[in-house]
Amino acid sequence: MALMHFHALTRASENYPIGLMEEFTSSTLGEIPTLADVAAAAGVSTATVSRCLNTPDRVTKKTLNIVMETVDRLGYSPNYSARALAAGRTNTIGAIIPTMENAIFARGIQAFQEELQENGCTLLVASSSYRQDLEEEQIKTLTVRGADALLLIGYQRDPKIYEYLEKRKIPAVLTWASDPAEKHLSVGFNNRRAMRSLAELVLKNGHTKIGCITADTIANDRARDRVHGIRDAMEAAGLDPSDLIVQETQYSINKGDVAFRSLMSREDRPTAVMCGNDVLAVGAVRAASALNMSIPDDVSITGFDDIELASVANVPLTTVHVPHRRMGQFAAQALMSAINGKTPQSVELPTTICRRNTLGPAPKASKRNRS
Amino acid sequence: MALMHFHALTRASENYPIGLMEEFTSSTLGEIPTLADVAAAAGVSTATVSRCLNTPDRVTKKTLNIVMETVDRLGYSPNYSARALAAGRTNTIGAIIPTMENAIFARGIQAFQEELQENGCTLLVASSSYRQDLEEEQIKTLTVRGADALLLIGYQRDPKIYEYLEKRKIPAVLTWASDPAEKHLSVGFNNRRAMRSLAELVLKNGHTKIGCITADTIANDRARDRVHGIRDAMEAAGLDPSDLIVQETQYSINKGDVAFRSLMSREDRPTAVMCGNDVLAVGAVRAASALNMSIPDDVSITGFDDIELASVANVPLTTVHVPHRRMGQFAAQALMSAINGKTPQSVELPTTICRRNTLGPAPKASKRNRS
DNA sequence: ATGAAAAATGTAAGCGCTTACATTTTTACT
DNA sequence: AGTAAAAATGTAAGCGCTTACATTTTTCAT
Repeated sequence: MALMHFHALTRASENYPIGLMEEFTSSTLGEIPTLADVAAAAGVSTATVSRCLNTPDRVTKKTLNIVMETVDRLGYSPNYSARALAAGRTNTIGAIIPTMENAIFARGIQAFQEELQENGCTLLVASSSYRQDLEEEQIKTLTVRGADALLLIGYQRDPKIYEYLEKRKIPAVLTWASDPAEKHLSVGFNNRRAMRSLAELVLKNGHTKIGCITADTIANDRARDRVHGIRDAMEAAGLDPSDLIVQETQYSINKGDVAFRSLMSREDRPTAVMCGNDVLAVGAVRAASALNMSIPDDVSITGFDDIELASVANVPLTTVHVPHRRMGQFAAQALMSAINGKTPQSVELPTTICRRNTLGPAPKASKRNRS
Repeated sequence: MALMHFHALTRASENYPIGLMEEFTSSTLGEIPTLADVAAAAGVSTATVSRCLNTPDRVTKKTLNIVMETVDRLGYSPNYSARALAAGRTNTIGAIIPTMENAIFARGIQAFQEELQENGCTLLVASSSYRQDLEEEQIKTLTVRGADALLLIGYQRDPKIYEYLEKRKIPAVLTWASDPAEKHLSVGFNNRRAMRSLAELVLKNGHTKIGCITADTIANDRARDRVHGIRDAMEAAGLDPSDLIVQETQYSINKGDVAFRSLMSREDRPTAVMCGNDVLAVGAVRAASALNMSIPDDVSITGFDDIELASVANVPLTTVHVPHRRMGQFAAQALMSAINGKTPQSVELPTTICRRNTLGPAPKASKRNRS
């Protein structure tokens, strides 16, 4: 409950055009007009007005004009609660993300929202603070509030939840991960493979002592997969995967800083530190600077996500680029088609490696810079 | 439309206790139960069930127990659309903030949301990208969607909007600013006075050539007030307020960086740069480092807001601390009481100066570091 | 022209809930 | 015990909209 950011987002615009300022001015009369008022004023039935608003192609051009003109004149706008009650759908989609404290999910969710907007839907965002129990609570809240569909992060959750959603016929798309073995609808990327690629690059630079700063690998399947990816690469390169030095913490700049220092204070300090995401990596970079270590001469650092922070950091981050925007967009499309009774396919998006300035060859001498 | 982040937030929890996992499991039967189902199962009328849920004190303890037990057993949860339609209120509050791209509003809005939550309300957040036209559109969308009340940032907007809200009887609280001269309900702080205090401190450090990086002062009244505050201090100190070098830009780290460089490339480069907010200041600090200027020896920099970024920056920022959390909380309380028919009073919160490491005495010699 | 099919429109039954008002039960005095 | 007032409960009328179905109008091939 505690740290949760909250939020529900929405963006402006209506399905049918209404002059905005007119809307603010017109209809100086007392009450807020209803659909019935419009019908009366236009001399048609409520059914026709409703059709003009929702399925304009099922109505004569002439009727449409009259009705829309009346709508404008009266400054009518539909009551969403009534519409939702009668139609049995709210045109609201819920998204539950682990955190809003940093920008990890911002870009993807924004794209998701934009695409939803295109389809006349509103997004409601809730945050789970990386806690499964809170996520469950949020799922309940959102569905009870009438969400027509849900966006969730990752695969890992109580199977009961999937049953619950299925029973309520609420489609859900799982994002930020992709596992062909899982049958549930998902739009994401392969965390393990992505991190493996980056790790291979690190290895190719001659690093053999590798450290890793990651989020909790028990509850967070994306984090776990990324660590797996590093181990995969090590194994493939003939190294012992269990030599990977893993430091678990939470996603924040400060935590990354602390974890990095802890890694550097070890006897067998790694020459490359692969971070579970960019936020952690930025913290690591800051710590390195504070320790007077030069990047990448003394130590290499990598990130994951390629959020804005990555390029804006002291030293631009070498990281994995995730196509967040496309992911959000595709997720929205998948959900929309699911709502409309179709059966969308899962999609796995490719990631790329973004070479910037924090990865270099492993240092030759073990030049120490105890500060 | 373009850059808008989206978002609507919500946090879990119901007014009445329902075992969560039970909820996910129970009621394996076909349909989703309605209030009428509960009434039938409990052997009471729908009115009584409704009262158990909404006004438990108007019901016998015994009845309450029976009903709640039935609610639990059936896994009933109310249909919000129906409730909203029947009750004429949605328990949804809208907030329209200029941006979600950075953390400027995050803390305050989060506190706002938390307080709302306490009162059983859900928050819907929309963003206006600092554009008045988009803000108007959002206000319309949110009210049409049924928001019971609105949180808005600053005072400056078309008076028609206030009329529109008044007509619809939708209370609105203006935040992030405070002007006793304005009669509209507000919960905020005095931007002008706050910045003036900080400027006085800068002046006291011997700076006479002062630069300022700010957001657009035409559309953004908070930004304008802050610049005014600097001028006030200069004037009071016997300096010519028009000597203030003002650089207008948008709020982003990069923009702050660029603006700072521009300021430093002038003949009459300022010895102190006061930034309109912390984001800009962090950019300025980064630019200064890049230019090999030492802070605060070569140049002083100040921020505004005291967001997390401020203390996490390369050099911890001297800035104005704004009690964001209390502001959000008070704003929520004000709105809740307005919804309940009361007439809450505006409140102005005090700000404090947060002395950290970016403000120092004006340099003696004009030591130049052209890079 | 004529009639069957297609298109447009109208009628009216809810969607699931709240709440004013009516009725019944309980409480608290005398 | 008896009664008026208070408390609890029930009855039923909507809230504003969508939509199945019925009806009317238009279209179009013959």
